[in-house]
Amino acid sequence: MQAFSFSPQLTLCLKVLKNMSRFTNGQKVATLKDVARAAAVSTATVSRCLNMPECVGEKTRARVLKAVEELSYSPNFGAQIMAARRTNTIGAVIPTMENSIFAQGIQAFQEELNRHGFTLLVASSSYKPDLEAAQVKNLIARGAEGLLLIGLDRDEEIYQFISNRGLPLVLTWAYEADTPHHTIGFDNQQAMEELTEMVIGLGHRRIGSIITNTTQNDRARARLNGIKSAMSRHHLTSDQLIILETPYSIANGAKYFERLMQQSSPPSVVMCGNDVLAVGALMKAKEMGLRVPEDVSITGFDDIELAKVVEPRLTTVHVPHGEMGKRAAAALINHITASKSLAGEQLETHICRGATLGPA
Amino acid sequence: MQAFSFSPQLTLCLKVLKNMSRFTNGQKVATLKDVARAAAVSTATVSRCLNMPECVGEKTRARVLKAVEELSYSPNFGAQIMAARRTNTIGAVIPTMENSIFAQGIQAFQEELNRHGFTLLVASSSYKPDLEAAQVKNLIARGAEGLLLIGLDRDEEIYQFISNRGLPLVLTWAYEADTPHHTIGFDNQQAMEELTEMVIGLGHRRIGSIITNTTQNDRARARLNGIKSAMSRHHLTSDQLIILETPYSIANGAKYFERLMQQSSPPSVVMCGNDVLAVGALMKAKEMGLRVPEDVSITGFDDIELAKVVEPRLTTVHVPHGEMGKRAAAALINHITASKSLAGEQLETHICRGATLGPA
DNA sequence: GCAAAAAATGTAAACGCTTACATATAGTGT
DNA sequence: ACACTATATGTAAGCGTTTACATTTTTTGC
Repeated sequence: MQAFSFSPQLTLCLKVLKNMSRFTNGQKVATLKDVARAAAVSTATVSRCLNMPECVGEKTRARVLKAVEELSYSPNFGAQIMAARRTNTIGAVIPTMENSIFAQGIQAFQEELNRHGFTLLVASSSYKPDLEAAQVKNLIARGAEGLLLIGLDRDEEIYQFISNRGLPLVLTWAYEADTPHHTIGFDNQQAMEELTEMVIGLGHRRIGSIITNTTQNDRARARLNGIKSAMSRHHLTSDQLIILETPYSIANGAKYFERLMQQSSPPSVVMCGNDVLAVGALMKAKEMGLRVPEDVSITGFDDIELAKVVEPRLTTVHVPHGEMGKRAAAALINHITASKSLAGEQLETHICRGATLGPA
Repeated sequence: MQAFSFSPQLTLCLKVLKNMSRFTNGQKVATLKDVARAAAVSTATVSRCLNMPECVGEKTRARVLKAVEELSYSPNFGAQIMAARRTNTIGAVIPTMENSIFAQGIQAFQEELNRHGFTLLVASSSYKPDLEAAQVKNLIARGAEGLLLIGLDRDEEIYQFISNRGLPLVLTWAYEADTPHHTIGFDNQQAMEELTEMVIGLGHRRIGSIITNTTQNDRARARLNGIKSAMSRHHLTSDQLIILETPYSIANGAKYFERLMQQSSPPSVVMCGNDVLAVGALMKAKEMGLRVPEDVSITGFDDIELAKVVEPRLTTVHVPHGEMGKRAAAALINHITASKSLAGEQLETHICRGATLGPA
């Protein structure tokens, strides 16, 4: 990347100097040994005092704790990992923190984890597979003893990596019965199928769909399949379904909704792969002067906060975010602390009928 | 907590057994040494191969990389921290992940950090001071080389702890000139003052305010002070301002809005401490059959996604989330890699006029 | 082809903690 | 007061990396 380059050896040297300077700020951080010296005990006692206080004498404990306080001591996590080989840490990689699709579930996951003394490390992949892989390795390197990932679609290589390391893995936001992995979630396809049944039942025949790219996203694919299978059950042909793929965002929802409605014969209902897109669509509908649901119906998926505050309230599929996070946490904890083997768990969704869906 | 307890020694023993079993799953993880053996080189070469590839021969490198791949090797972060004493990790503690107030800023922070090869570790404190302190220590123990915290209000003890460890600290979501800390953000008070000026200019004289508890939240306090100072400038007395304090949530916004409107002489405008509360208030207003802004005006703060999708669009204070995150990241990186000293930076806000604010 | 310089690799000493084991000290029943 | 047990503390050996320094191999200029 650089226009000219030094010899490797010189580069090395420069690197060293740089690091030196970074640590030549004179700061020296207190270690166990320092605390031990200050409290006039051995390092073992200090360690015990911190990790199993009931095993150390009362007076000694007081002395040690005082030294800890005074020296602003905080254990070096790296050293702890190495010596104790346990971290009480769980890692999770979610596609995005930006919109709140995953926030609620992750919050519940974290709370349950904390209740059992585990810490959650969260990383986000921006929906990029290679970034996800990197983040997984990062979390593992940081001592994660278990992992939570979203959905099923990813390189076999990552699965292999995780299994090679012997780490428990839970997949969520999806449920699939016949997979070697442990999925704790709901059936995306079936949920969308039910919603589509309702839509068709209301007389809609021409359906537009705005959804995330389905090639690398099993949830989106399942949801789309749900639409398709309900349609074919009602003998609706594929030319009655117009599919537009785009990344999740309100802006994209708006953009593609407009595109959908500018068609020569626009759909009577727009089924979005998720609430964020649906809200975008709804905003644009208002902007275009279309009445919802009189002129066009709109549906979402996920039932996030956003869906509840728009007017009219969105018709969407309610997902048990909190329960899902909690169950995932419990499964991981049980595996780690009680060697219980992991198992998939299917949770139920239900349609949340808002006023954005009306008869055709 | 347990009904009966074992002797310390026995407890110890049980603990050990438990840990054993946890690691007696037979899994052995490949180490540097294993890779070195497999590639028939020394551990030093493997390490160099991974960290400074240009310093090692091409053929050797290929051989090592192959072994790394085959063994699913991933460096042990703990050992790395210890040996290299650098982690390229920055820690951030935010009050909550639940609603999206901080999401956008943190996302930008993370992206800027990643562009420079740093990793972000995020933890959330649920607005609880002691949890924040614990999370700070946790992040430091995990090797954070710099920290981002929200706002200024916290125990001196934490500041002392961080400074004792010699870590750079940036405070954000607020800007204050005369503080020993480095704040990169905006002037909450001034922003709210401007908004209040506008409100008063529209003829409002009776103001209701729903805001987070101000005793432990400097941003909320500053915002409230903004309202007060604008009011006193216009000779409005304190009995014209009704303040209700509550944690942030849509539900609470709704609840306290109702309470406010049930007063004998309800305010003509409700100024909320943040968009989440404001959206809750707006929903409740509709539910109560009140027209906004004809019957009552509502304002928010932050200009998050939620504010943009409700109808009518919220009048709020736009905050430069992305810019703030980016600047904070840049400041920290400059300090760490180039020893540039930290400095506060003030960013500008502006009022985003939506249709929820009208004349009294 | 040769000495000298450059590049590639190896050796081994930290890094800060936990914990098995050894030892010292206090508590018990006789 | 005694042997014995239970409790409290100390000693020292790792844990898996990085990196200064030493050594070997390759390249270079003549």
